[in-house]
Amino acid sequence: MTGAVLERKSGVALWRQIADLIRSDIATGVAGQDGRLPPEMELAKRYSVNRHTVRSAIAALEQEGVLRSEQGRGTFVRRRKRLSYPIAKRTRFSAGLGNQAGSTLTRLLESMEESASQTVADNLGVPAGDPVIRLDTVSEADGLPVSRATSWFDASRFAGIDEAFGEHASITKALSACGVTDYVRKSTTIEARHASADDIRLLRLSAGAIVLVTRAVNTDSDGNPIQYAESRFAADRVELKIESD
Amino acid sequence: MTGAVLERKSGVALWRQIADLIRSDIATGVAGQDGRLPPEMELAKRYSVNRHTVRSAIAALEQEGVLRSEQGRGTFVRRRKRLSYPIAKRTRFSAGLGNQAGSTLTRLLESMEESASQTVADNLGVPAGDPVIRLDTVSEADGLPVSRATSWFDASRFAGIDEAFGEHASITKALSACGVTDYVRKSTTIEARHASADDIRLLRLSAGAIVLVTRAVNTDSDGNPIQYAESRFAADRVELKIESD
DNA sequence: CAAATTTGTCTATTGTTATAGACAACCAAA
DNA sequence: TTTGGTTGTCTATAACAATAGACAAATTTG
Repeated sequence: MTGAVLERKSGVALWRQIADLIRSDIATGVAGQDGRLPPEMELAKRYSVNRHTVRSAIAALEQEGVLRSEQGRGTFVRRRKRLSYPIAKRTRFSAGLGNQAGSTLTRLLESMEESASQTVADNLGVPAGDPVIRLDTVSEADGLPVSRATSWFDASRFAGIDEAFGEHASITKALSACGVTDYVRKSTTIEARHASADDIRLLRLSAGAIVLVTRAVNTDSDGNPIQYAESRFAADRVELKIESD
Repeated sequence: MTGAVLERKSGVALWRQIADLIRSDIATGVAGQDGRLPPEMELAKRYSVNRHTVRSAIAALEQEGVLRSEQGRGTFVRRRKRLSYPIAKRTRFSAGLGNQAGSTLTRLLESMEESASQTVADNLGVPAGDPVIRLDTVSEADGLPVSRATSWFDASRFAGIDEAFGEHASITKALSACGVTDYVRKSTTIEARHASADDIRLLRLSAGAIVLVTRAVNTDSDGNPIQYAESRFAADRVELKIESD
């Protein structure tokens, strides 16, 4: 809102920096409260750039589906607030976002059996090289991708979980079909990085976007690890909320 | 590691994308395990770009202190792994990083009394406009900035906490001097965004870097809010780790 | 309807980014 | 000391990013 200072010759084009600022201001409610963006000339003045540079930023956000421009009328906001994804002992995708989004959906991209890498083995508590089942999924809220995840399960205990997921389209239900009626989250690490080419494709992001990466271990009620998952959230569309108990 | 696909005309210069990839690969241990980077020609081949483009990326990382090039010998890694910052009920900066870093330090940038914004008021449980004390701090580990934070306290209850912080250089000790012997974290939200100009300056980042933004409320043992804090972590240097209990 | 406001399109110029090739400077090892 | 591998510097050219100005096209307001 203030005379935000943009970085020149930083390797990040001004139009992209401005697009990121506007997207963020919309997500936090700083801008677009009335449903419309200020005129291009005003934005150009605010950021001390040429009107054409602002137009490039708006064009990018229009491509993303955040804005919509109409000749003679103005530029309008199409999507507003960020979703808040809760991380707690009992974290489940649809339940957590249920009250914020109209519809939620988790799609299976791929499932396969592979041998456990060192990281996966450590987190699942099995020897490295043991067979594990990997599920690649994408979760959407209101038709827009919110996160993608890769989950690993011990193949000896969870044989057939891929098919169970195919039937129920839900990790919770698939686990239930495998005899796990309850599970809790043991630990989560969070980092942030620029989206990879895969992230951009699968989450329908723009280049230069940011993803929040979480790595989590879920355990059954006896404390045995049952699932290790690496998730990537579109940082524009979601924030993570940790509730202590 | 693989033939990572770079995005052209994305508003993010190729040299910056490559710098981000290399930095990330070093942080995760994918690259530079032997302490040195592959030759420039090899990297140029891997990313399918000109050698000069790779050189720009390396120059940026050299400026950041991540790499060091020596003519005739090669390019070497100066900093390796990311710190892991724990978020739990009892989160304290120096205690959490103590075992990972040699020295930790929190410096006071500014302190002032102001009237509570709506957000601050909501989180501290005081009426909007009430006087609050704001502390702006930067925390360092081994001489490198890790995070910056803005904290707010109810001025009526914590008068003089700015001076107490000046004496002890620790939030925990300053609170203790104000009669709060224990406090717990009630909630934390996490988001990720590109670093602002201020972030870049105070955390000594490069343009286009990512920050993890956390907003947390700490309460005393009776459950009364005592501190609301907005922190920004350099995503290259730290990950957040949430332990369920 | 006329005027004011706003987005859309076009031309032109300058600075930054990326590519290409050549060679110098330096280091380590044969 | 010679050779091969590596980083450092220079020149030149093409593609992209940013600035500047002008005017068209569409909408709203008076």
